[in-house]
Amino acid sequence: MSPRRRFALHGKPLHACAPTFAALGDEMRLRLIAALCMGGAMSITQLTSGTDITRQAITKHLGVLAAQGLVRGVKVGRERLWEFEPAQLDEARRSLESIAQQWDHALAKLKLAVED
Amino acid sequence: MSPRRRFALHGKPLHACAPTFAALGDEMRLRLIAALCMGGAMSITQLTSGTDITRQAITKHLGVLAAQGLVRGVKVGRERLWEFEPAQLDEARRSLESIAQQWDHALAKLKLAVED
DNA sequence: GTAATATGCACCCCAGAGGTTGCATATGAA
DNA sequence: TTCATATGCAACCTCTGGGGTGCATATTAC
Repeated sequence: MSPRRRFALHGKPLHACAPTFAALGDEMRLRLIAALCMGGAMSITQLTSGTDITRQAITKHLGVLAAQGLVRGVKVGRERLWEFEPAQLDEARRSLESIAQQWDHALAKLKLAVED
Repeated sequence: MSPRRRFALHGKPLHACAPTFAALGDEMRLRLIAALCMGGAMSITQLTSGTDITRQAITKHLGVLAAQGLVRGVKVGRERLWEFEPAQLDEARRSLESIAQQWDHALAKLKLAVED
């Protein structure tokens, strides 16, 4: 084991997750993920209906999500179906857990030092 | 139970977590959280040393994190000590878990429908 | 073949984020 | 008191992100 333990013992360093969090840091994009998660694969037109922004804006949001591997679009016929891709989201979840664990560890160490 | 189940059965709707994710969506801010998490409470000057940006920039980043309740600053003497605040981060973690669970549920339902 | 649908592409616009500099203020040290 | 340290505040700059419009292209429907 390395002498000085850092974060993210498994996987990339946590600050590498910043782009993923940034992609999740938009209300509309979270809604898109939610829709794809519940409704299965959907086309851009389907995703646009029910929102108050244009299809182009939705397209850009999907592009941002796809750039981080959070969704994937497959062309079928004249439409492109977008589906949720859970891998990166799990990675982000694990990195949050890594921080929480590190914090708990630091607290425990502090408590030991105080009681010592 | 409501007829149509939505996300975030416990807590706020998931899209309400967007500001928290946005706050986490910056490499420098993730580094700050990591530093506070491992090193305990630190002053701005301490947090600035080792980075290549100015103290003011660090101050703004801490402001963003504090606005989402991810860190908290307490004035002691002539310096202000910043410390990590795990509550909001746990909330974000739970919302990611909520999405993952919803996804698993949707997959299971789909599998059932196929086998039916 | 022609029309309607679904999407892609290229710009344009503007507010806000990230960063800097300069100066003011508060507090510990000598 | 006087100086050095730690931070706060405000103005300014630049660039990107979210959103929009217009037009081109590809497919399906008739």
